[in-house]
Amino acid sequence: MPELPEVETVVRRLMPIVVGRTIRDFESRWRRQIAPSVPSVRTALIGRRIERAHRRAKYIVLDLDDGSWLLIHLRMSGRFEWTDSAAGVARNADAPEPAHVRAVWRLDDDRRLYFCDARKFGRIIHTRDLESGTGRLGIEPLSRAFTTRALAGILAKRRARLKPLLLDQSLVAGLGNIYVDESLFRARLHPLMPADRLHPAQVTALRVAIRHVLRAAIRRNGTSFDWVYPAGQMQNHLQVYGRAGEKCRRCGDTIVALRVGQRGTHVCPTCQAR
DNA sequence: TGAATTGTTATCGT
DNA sequence: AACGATAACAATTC
Repeated sequence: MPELPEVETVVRRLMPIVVGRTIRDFESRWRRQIAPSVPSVRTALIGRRIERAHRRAKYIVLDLDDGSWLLIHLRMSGRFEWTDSAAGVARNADAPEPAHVRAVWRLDDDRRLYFCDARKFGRIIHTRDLESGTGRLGIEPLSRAFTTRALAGILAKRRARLKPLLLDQSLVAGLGNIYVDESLFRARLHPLMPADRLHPAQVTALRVAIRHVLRAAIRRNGTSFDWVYPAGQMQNHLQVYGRAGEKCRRCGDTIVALRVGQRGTHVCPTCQAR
């Protein structure tokens, strides 16, 4: 389930494939995933050169040469596949398409880029205003702006519990269920703790934990649980997520699963006292 | 068969 | 009015 580290990994892999390429054609096979509409996006994309590929929160952002943007959100099960370029196309011409293809770009090197998405929750958005395309997004947790003071400002005077607050993309952008649980464990904070009850030292600990966890996950190319997102290694280094019933690696107590705001949540009851 | 999974949006209450 | 909690929603896999 792609969160910030997985999206970052996807962008890095996508970069050499798309940057500098001109889009020759675009086809949608599930119109509800395309905004504002399939015809307008097709018209907007054809002939455009992709100048840069980067990430904002969990969005993949492609800068186009007319100053507009193509945003892709993978949601639960979105992923990219592509054919070999030029010479390779002939070799692969008869190869079957990947499963669940929802959109196809044809690039000027004859490569085909497939957006695959079993659950059809992903989004492909063309916009001339980045802010309105992404919706309101908060601070990037790996940016220099994400200081202890900035995090303290977000947490202050909020009685919301830490877990739903950290999942709110308009506050801190890019965290999802796995890395919120991992960050809270590392900071030794309970997910149900009200945000405004943190001591300054705990705010610092949370900031450091979030950055450490995200960097470690990017270094390992993200977390792979199933067919949705292959090739990451972080699943072998998670401390609490998905480890209910197993022993805490720090204290030996048993990891517990609970439900916070309709989300599966994992804690060590000893390391993360309420 | 039902539970689980995502982020966004709507709604209700304080 | 802003905030917080909750539910609904999109669709599929196991």
